[in-house]
Amino acid sequence: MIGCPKCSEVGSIMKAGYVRNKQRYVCKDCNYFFTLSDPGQVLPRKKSRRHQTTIIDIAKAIGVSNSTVSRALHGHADISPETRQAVLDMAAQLDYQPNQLAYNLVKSRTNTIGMIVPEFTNSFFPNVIIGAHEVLTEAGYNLTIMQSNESYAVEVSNTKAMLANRIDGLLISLTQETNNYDHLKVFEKRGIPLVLFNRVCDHVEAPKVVVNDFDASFSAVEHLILNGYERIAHLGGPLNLRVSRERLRGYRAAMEKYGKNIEENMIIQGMFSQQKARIYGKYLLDLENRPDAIFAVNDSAAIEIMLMALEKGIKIPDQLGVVGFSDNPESAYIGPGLTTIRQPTAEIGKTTAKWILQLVESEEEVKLPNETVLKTELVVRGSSKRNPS
Amino acid sequence: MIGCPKCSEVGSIMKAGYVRNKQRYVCKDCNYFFTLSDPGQVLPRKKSRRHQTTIIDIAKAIGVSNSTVSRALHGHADISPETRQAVLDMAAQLDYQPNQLAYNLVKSRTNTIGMIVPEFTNSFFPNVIIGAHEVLTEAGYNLTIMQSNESYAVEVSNTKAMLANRIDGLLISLTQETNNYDHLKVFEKRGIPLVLFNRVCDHVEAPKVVVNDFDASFSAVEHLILNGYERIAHLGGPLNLRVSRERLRGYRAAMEKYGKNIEENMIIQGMFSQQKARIYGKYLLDLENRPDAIFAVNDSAAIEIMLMALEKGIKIPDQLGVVGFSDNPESAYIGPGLTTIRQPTAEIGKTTAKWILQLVESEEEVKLPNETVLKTELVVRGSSKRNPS
DNA sequence: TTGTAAGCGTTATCAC
DNA sequence: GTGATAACGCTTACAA
Repeated sequence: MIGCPKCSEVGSIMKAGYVRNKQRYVCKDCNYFFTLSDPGQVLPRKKSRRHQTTIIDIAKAIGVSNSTVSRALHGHADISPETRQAVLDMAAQLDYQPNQLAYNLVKSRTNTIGMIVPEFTNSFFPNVIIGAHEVLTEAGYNLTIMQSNESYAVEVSNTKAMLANRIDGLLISLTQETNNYDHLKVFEKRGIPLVLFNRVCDHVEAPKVVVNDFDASFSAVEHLILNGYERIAHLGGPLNLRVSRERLRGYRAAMEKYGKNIEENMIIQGMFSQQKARIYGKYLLDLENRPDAIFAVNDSAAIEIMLMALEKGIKIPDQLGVVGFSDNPESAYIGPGLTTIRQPTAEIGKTTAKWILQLVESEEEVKLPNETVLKTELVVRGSSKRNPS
Repeated sequence: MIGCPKCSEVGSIMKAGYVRNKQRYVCKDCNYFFTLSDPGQVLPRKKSRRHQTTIIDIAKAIGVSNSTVSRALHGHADISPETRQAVLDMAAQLDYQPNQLAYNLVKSRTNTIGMIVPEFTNSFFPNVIIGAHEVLTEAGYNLTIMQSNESYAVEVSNTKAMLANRIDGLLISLTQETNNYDHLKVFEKRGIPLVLFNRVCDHVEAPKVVVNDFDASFSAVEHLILNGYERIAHLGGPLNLRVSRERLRGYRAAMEKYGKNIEENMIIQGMFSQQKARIYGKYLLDLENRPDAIFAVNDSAAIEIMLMALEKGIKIPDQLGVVGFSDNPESAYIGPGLTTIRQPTAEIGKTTAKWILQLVESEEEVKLPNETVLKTELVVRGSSKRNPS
């Protein structure tokens, strides 16, 4: 055991090359370089306070090798009960905490699933996270969450960080800006499983978890029609997202089925944001011949419209029917209640998590990409109920 | 260059001990062990598809050492522009992605801040996360979030996982069950900075970020009194949490200041949960001589009470005043609107993040534990407004 | 300016 | 049942 000639520290002495064929050492504690011209010249003093106890410390303390310690710690077979107990005791005594970093490095896996969501402000993604978290935790995985903030650039940098941190799998819902998918292809190339949910795209070979946007949208518009609304506007999302396209498609299908005239100037597709919702809403409500109902792509937009209608003295549901999408917490309580589509958020999270686990844990055999479509539910409230039915 | 005698693979050959004083190898691709009795016997075939490119691959490819590559990649000084460019080009060509795990291991830091929250269902914690996330991302840190689910056991296991993963600092809001703080003391002992927020405790030496619960509570109750309510009940949280104690204290202080009689049977302290809120709410509303106002510890509880009052035909605010705490999204819209205390959620997140950054980045010098008290705001809505004022 | 080699804390293989 | 030792991928002090 070597001690530092300057500070007498032991335990922070490291080899540092050779000087005239002699081993040279450095004390990491006081940064002093020396050779051992006179071995055993100094006495050990105390442990560095910065040092975290490692399996080697345990090994030294009870006089076994680090491999023995490792085995004991992991409950491997072929180890004598006494040795194991000694190791365990010493580990507790030295307050040993395994270093997951080293473990991950040698195992080339991290037991961590990454998740990238575009935003956090609505209740949708937090609820998805709750579901995913539950399943992953149960299976012994960690969940690392990043937020792309609806920015493509941030999303790309998030995926880079995930890659660098060697997550075992990625769950992602794309931003409304995302049109290029190279950053996702990297995952395919590296064999890192990927599951898309909610905001999916068609250009990536990976399981996708979505809801039946088309049907949901269809039933929402049908519901409006059955309540006597004729001139229904659609306030949609950006068309590069499949959710937006599907919801638009459902709208058109319902209108066509019931022989309603679709006025193209009453269909607006745009980015998700409160500001945009207000601008588009104002446009629709200020139209000379304004619609008698609006189906919005999400509740936030629908709520903006309801508030605006209130300001303008337009009566809901008599003069204007409104339907949203997602069932935010406030939707049940606003005005006469907002009719909306409830998404099974927790189940979306659980399903994506189950998918990723299956992919991560399947040995080499990558399953064929698949798509899970979960069911939504039309929640009828006052904002659209003109028929006493 | 050695190839596997069985599958001809090169690049996945690793040394594997000795056999009769001869170096033994293993092919990681086909798991075949062999020695080199006849060197150069097999020809290289192709790279393993599993292999991730490392700095060594780059080094080999352009004929320099790995240290040179490392330096080039990190833009160190003292490297010739040509070499650097060659390294950068080759890195791009080989699609090199740095291994953060290895980096972290050698640097003993992860650039990751951990955050443990008790729940996710209310908007409070998601909003705090948004704030913290923003500041940390800005500063180049990752944020790993875990959810303790209001369970002490889960919280302890979460802190263990955080420790194992060697986060650089921890942000934590305690569960309502937490009464023992040994799992936090470990962080102190290891010199890992810690910041408590919202659900803090007094037994840990660490910066705390809270709101002025006492004042907020005082002003809420005062507001009720000024609106002519006399017999005000308090539906509080578990008393081991300081938030609960402070809100109770504020309630008492306001009642005393205005000479109101405090009826102890109208003060209930209990766990946060929808079920409990219903049970306690029912108890209060069914009292023979029921209170004419209720100040609840959070909006979820207040909303349960409002719904129950509606069922029972108790008029709000005429027969019952209600005030909550936190300003959930739905609170603005429920019934006549719920009067509540708005907390600066994003700022709470930002402040905790700034604290932890300061602690993490301060060299050795640990600042004295401090407490930041952020201001709340009384949001008056219909549920408590009996005075026309 | 570049190369050499030790070290970060583990796991796992093989020898004994 | 236990001990050596290579390996995981990287940084860095020192030598060249």
